[in-house]
Order: sequence, then structure tokens, then C-alpha cells
Amino acid sequence: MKQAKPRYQQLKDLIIGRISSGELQPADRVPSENELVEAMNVSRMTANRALRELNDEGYVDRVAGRGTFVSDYRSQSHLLEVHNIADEIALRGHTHSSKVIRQSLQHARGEVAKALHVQQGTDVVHLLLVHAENGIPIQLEDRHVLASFAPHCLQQDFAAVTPSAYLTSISPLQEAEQVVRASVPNRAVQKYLDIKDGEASLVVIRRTWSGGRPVTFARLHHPGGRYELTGHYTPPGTSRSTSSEIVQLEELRQ
Amino acid sequence: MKQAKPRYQQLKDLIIGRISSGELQPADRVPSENELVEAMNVSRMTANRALRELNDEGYVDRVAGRGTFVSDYRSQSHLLEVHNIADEIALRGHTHSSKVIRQSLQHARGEVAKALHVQQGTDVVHLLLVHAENGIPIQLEDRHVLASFAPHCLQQDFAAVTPSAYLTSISPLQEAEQVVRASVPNRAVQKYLDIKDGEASLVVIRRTWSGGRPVTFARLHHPGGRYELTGHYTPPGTSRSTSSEIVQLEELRQ
DNA sequence: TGTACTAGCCTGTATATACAACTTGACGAG
DNA sequence: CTCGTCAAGTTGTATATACAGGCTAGTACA
Repeated sequence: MKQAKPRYQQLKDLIIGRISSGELQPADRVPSENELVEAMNVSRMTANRALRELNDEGYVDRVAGRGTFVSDYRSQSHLLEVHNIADEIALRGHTHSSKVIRQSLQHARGEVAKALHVQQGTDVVHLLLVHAENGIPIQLEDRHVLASFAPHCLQQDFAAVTPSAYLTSISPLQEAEQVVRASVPNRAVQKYLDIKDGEASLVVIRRTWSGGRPVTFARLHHPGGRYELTGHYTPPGTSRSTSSEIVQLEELRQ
Repeated sequence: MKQAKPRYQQLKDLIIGRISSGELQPADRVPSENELVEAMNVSRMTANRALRELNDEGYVDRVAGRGTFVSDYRSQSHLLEVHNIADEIALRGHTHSSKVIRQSLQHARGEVAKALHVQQGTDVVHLLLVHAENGIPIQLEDRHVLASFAPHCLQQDFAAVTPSAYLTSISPLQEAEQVVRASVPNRAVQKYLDIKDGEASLVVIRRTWSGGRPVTFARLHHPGGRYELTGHYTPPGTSRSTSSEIVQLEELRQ
């Protein structure tokens, strides 16, 4: 027997759905409280709670006197939260596409074996794919998956379902460790991400545990010029609306 | 003329104060909604909002039928999430040293004024210092602090106590937002961090709130070749911690 | 033409009321 | 003594209502 969700949650889900599907684009106007009252047959306080929480969660921006508008996340993602690149892009109202470059069974050696805590030569599936946002390359995913953990990994169509989504569908994520570093990538990475020579890239190296052991090891290369990670720590203070304002920055002067 | 805070916010501040001061210990019972109604002369919905938001922010745990209790989760994650470069280095058993390059009173302009939510021309203290680990430069800290928040900032000896440590000693951190990006730095940054031409740097831009307003804005430049951020994630409700283990990695082959 | 003002919409807050669901402890029947 | 029931207190949600304050467009006026 399934308990019905609260109405304010239903409203939130509805609006998040419209944003994720692309029906509502960043900066688009979201129905006002009074419009929700009429359309959804709820009281204004209920509509207010739904929109206020969406505001607190960063989905929308509200301006007294003007209205509620879809927030533009641009190219941000949350630090320390495990993310799926496709979802991130969908949340921004953009279209995600990915191209599989390699999908093969290999024997773990060196770094990979060490990172996954397995013997050299253990079967692993090696995935290499490029993710694009509105056609622009934004992530090169270089991932190794323990073959014993995901036996059907070779048959999967990762252009349709991202490896991240597939792996979490097999078994819930239990633990993750990530390292972020900056580097100037080599030719191969430059080519896949379409970045210029001498430009920096942001690299996220992530190991994910399931059932007490590491099951996948991924290197995620992003073009430094058009990708950044954002983190928000909300210890105390108000439930102040997270501003979607993005701080433009200049390089250190002279 | 100061605008009075909303009553639900006053309630939140009151309870946060009792927790911060130690009057309320973890697992202690917080006044119920009805008790707040009588004691504070507010409606139950207002008390409900205050307690609900404190719950969302992790200060308290609420159980229907039982009551509201002080959470003990926050005290753990607090220290671990916001890091001080000197503490990080000390954790690795190395020696930290720093050199102050600039420590001057300035008027906030452009990006800094915008990031700190103040008028152009507001007094800010500009700090520029290089942190070194075992004598090797590892961070260039370019920080602006609201002068009204830290009036003695100009007299402080930041070679002895890092700005981060000093600021948290003035007032507990309430909220932080950070952006991580990769870039190839300009000459000035290269010089201070002693990095080669064309090498990447990892830049952390961080804004920190206290008392509901941003009080400091910092750009932390790190040499890409010898610095990385590590994070550790454990999904359900458990605390996150930074892991000191560092995954060695190889460049993407070919 | 341009300026000031106002009507109307929007969000933000506060209150009173109501009912549902959950938890605990007290009380009484067996 | 044990078990079930019930009452009281608590949180969770929903509604109707009210007023304050911000924003905008259009209108009246100079």
C-alpha cells in the first residue's frame, strides 16, 4: 500500500519534471502561486511552500513583485555529491548526448588494479566515452568497472543510459571517494574534448564502493574553460535562498 | 534603519543560540511547537516553520509523536568540511609557513563588491599571501574581507595565524559556497607559486557567510602538479569527511 | 514629451483552524 | 501479570484569510 505524497511535494515534483524535461527552460517563468491555486486546486500556502522549497533547493529564483523563474545552473555541479552528468545537464534544461569510444573487456593492471583492490589480471570492463551538452563536449569519461560486479556491462548501450545511471541501477551506491585536480591534458584528451593546446582541464578521479569493496574507478576530464564544480555548505544560518548568481571572476590582476 | 527579522527567523536564531552556547546539548529536547506558541506568542504555523527549517538544515531531528531533539551530526561535519590549509598540512605531518604579500584596506569594486553583496566603495581588507608546505609554495590566497566584519584584520599577523583560522575565531562559520575550476594561471600567479609556464592550476573560489551575509571572498590558487582536493562521500545521512588517502594516477594513455 | 502616480500582480509573512498519523504512558479487563 | 485500548501530546499537512512590501505597466497630468 503506497502512501500518497503530500500535495506540496506533488507540486514540486511536477515543476521539477517540467524543468528536467526541458519544457521549462532556464529563466522561464514558473506558474505563480495564484496560478497554481487555480490550476491545481490547492491553497496558496501550499503552493507557497512548494515554490519556496524549490527556491531553497536552488531550482528556481523568486523575486517579490515579479515572479518565480527557472534558475540557470550553467555549468556547475555539486562537489561531494555523486552526480550523473546526464542529470546535471537535464537540470540545466540542456540536451545531453554521449558517444561511446571504447567498451571492452580488459585485464586490470597497474593503477587500475591497485585502485580497485584486485589482483593484476582481474577482468574489468573499460569504458571510454565523451559526454556533450548541447553538442559541446563537456566530459571525457574513462572508467573501469569490475566485471564481476557488472556482468552485462559489455552489452549495455551507454549512449542511451550513462554508466553512472546503469551502475547505480545495479546496486545502490554505498561510498565514494573523489580527487579533483587540474592539469593540462595530453593530445588524446584535447582531441576528445575539443580544447585548445595549453588550456587546462579539470579532472575528477572517483572510486565508488559497493558491498564494501571498490567496484568502479573513473577519471572524468572536463574542459577547464567551460566547466566548474560548485559546492555549498549550509551549516547554520538561514535557509536563505541559494542564489543562483554566479560570481564572475577575473584573473588575478597583473 | 534596520528591518526586523521575520518571527520564524527569530525563533530559529533563538534555538541556534541555545545550541551554540551549549545550553542545549545533542539529544536534548527542544521546546515543542505548542510550547513555543505559548512562550513566544506566535502561531503554531510559525513555530512549525522555524522547527521544520532547523530540521532541514540539520540542527535538530524531529519525530512525529515524540518531539524535536538536538542533532549531533552537525558538530562532526563542521570541522571536516571547511578546511584550513595550515591544518591540512599539519595533518600530513609537514610544516606550514606563509608569507604575507599584501595586507591593505581597499574599496570594494566590481566583482568583489558583487560577491560580498555590498555597495561599490565599501571598505574591505585585501589579503594576498603564499602558503608553503615544507618550503614549497602550495597555495596563493587572494582574499577580501568585509572590514566591518573584521575590524582588526589589518593589524593581524597572518604569517602566524592563517586568515581562515582568524576569521573563524571571530565568528563561527555559517555558510560557505565554493567553486572549483582549472585554469592556466597568469604570470603573477606563476611567480608566486613557482610553477612552470603552461602548467595548470586548481582554483578554489570561496564565499563565506556569517550572520546571514557574505563576509569574505577568497580565490585560492594551487599548483596543479602538486595539489589536489579529496573528498569522501557516504550517502545516507552519515557525515562526510575528507579523506587523506590520495589515489595515485596516470595520465590517460595515448 | 516626460514625469509622477497608481492599479494590479507577485512574493513574504503571520495567524487561526482543522484533521491525520505517530508515540508514549496510563488505565482497565482478562 | 499481561495484553489491549484509549487519551494526551507531538509532528505533518492543508486551508482560508489577512496585510505588508516589491515590481511593472499603464495612465493621468504637467
